[in-house]
Amino acid sequence: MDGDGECSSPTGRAPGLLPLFGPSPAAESLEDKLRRLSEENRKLSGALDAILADRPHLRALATSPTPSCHVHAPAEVAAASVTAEPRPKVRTVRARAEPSDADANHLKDGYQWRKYGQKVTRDNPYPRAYFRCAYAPSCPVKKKVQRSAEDKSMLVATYEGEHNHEQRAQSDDVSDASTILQQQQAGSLPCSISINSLGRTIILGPADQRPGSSAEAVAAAEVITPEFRKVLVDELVNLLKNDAEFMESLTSAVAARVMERIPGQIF
DNA sequence: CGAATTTGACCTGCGC
DNA sequence: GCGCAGGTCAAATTCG
Repeated sequence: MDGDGECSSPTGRAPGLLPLFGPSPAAESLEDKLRRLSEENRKLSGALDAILADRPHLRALATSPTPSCHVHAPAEVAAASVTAEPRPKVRTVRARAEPSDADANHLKDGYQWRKYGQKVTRDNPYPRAYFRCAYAPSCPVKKKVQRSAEDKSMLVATYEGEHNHEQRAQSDDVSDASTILQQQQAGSLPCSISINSLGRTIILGPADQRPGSSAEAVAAAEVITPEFRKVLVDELVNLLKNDAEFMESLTSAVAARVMERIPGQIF
């Protein structure tokens, strides 16, 4: 799943951003440079706040401790990161779970985990479960899952490290974003759209007949927060709108579906 | 019967 | 040095 981090490279910055790695005036002292960087950071933080003001879902994402784009870094953190060691790949995921679900601590997310311990911690009456990636013995990733003390219907999963293998631990075709989207949409729509990102096929059908509707797939979707879900949908919609090949496939699929629904004797 | 989970014991780091 | 809390180990137990 990882490889999602470090989305901005020093050389690939957008125009107008801080020229951290570009040529600087020779006469500029380190102190001046630091002051200028701090000022820039303040401006950027202000701009980010303004941008996020009417986008609470993005704000939530931007403030969550993900290892991806460092958009959430406040000025002082950004400044500190110049000399600090690289941050460990730790990220926290919150997911809603049924309080009655006895096994809810075993959040499924597309990877296969082996539980190796459980502990009751001081600040939370609910036990914390410890998992290791069971797919590859050499995979260093660990996961901690614990119910939130404030909201027992919420599960908090903390991931440490990066997988050194692919995500195909539990099933081969249910973990891609398109299928998760399908899972999310199927709950509110009478039919589902299944997009196979590998074979690039589109299947229209009733929600209860959708492919890949295994328990694992549903569970995998559980770890996607509503905020992330919305961003994911927006991204996918934008992507697909501009994809002529997709639009062609969609048109064909809709046409085929319509043909099925129209009684044959009309033609 | 093998694999996965449970759970008490043990280890380690940290604050006092 | 001591105690506490979090994290890990490994034997026992459960499950498919």
